Amino acid sequence: MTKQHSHQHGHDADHVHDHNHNHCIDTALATAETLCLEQGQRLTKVRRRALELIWESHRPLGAYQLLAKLAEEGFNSAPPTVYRALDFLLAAGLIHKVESMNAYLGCAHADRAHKGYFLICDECHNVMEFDYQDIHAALIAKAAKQGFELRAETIELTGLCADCKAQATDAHAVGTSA
Amino acid sequence: MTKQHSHQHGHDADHVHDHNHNHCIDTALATAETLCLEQGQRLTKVRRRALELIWESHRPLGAYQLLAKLAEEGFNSAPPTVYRALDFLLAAGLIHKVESMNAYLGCAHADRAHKGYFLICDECHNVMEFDYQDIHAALIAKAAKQGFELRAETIELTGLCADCKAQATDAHAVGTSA
DNA sequence: TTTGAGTTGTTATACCATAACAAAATTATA
DNA sequence: TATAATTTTGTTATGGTATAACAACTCAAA
Ligand SMILES: [Zn+2]
Ligand SMILES: [Zn+2]
Ligand SMILES: [Zn+2]
Ligand SMILES: [Zn+2]
Repeated sequence: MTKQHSHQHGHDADHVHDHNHNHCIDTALATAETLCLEQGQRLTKVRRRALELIWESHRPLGAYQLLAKLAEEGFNSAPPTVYRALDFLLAAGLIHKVESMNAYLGCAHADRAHKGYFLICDECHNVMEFDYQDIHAALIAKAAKQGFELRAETIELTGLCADCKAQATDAHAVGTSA
Repeated sequence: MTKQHSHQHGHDADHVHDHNHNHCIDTALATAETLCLEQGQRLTKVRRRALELIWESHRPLGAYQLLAKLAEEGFNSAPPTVYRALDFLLAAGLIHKVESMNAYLGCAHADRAHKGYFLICDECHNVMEFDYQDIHAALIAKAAKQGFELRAETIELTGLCADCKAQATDAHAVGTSA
């Protein structure tokens, strides 16, 4: 299990970070540049900035949220701009799409091929990416047994994260109304 | 593994059924009525007809496709009509939503609580629902280890189904161009 | 028969995503 | 360097998915 961002555990958007998130962003961007260079891909201004903005968000970011941020900075504000950037970043494995949220998330492990498996909190909407080789292998085997050739996996688990569960318990114990 | 419809293996929409699909529909509707009765839920005309139409489709059905069919039959043609019916059917466990397709599928096992796991063919777009208790247990355990309380699972696997794979192989062997 | 809960009708709007073609920038080639 | 080919971006338009808000109706219980 890998927490996507180690700071992604707050319960409200204004939660104070307990580490320098700039480090995460810098690392992700450096990886992105290396990968694009290796693969002869061009990490253009808008693609690079889109990736940064996705990383700067503490939650999966919707396409139009991202588009608005890009527009604020002088980039073209029409939808194809953002979808092209997202398509590029997805194809490069630099971000994942969370299907059940229609939102996009930076991947901290873009340098190694993998499927994105996610734990999504219903309460705080934080998302953790996790890695589970056992499940991946089991799914491939299961599919193969049906003659099905697996190409992609959408594994999105929702529920209550540890922090939100603790908070709910606390509130109950104290007898908080509502 | 349970094929959602045993006839869902054709490669084109006009594939001739090899069984009487009306039986599937009748069974599903009977189950739906029993469940609603037991739970004090009202399977109204529009809800019932929506469920039938979803079952009559050989593929997961989009909300607006369903809406059009309902409208043809004299039901109100505004979006809330269909989304209300879908919400009801989802909550009752009578259908599943395939997140990666934004489409809805009848569930043949509504009478026993379960998660909908799907195998989706990229080529023919048929969907098979499957049940995998091992994976379900593993996911719960994995989440619990993180203090995460699992509530819902979106497991959607895409790739090439056995039929489409065979067809592709045949075409190749025969030396078909393209 | 009144009351209240649940359901449906209706209008409007927000959000998500792509098609199609023109213009510009970049890279490769002559 | 000039030219051509390729990729990327700009622009306009459209299509697809989903919900908000409030009024009207239905049905069953009190
Ligand atoms: Zn990842
Ligand atoms: Zn949470
Ligand atoms: Zn099911
Ligand atoms: Zn197929």
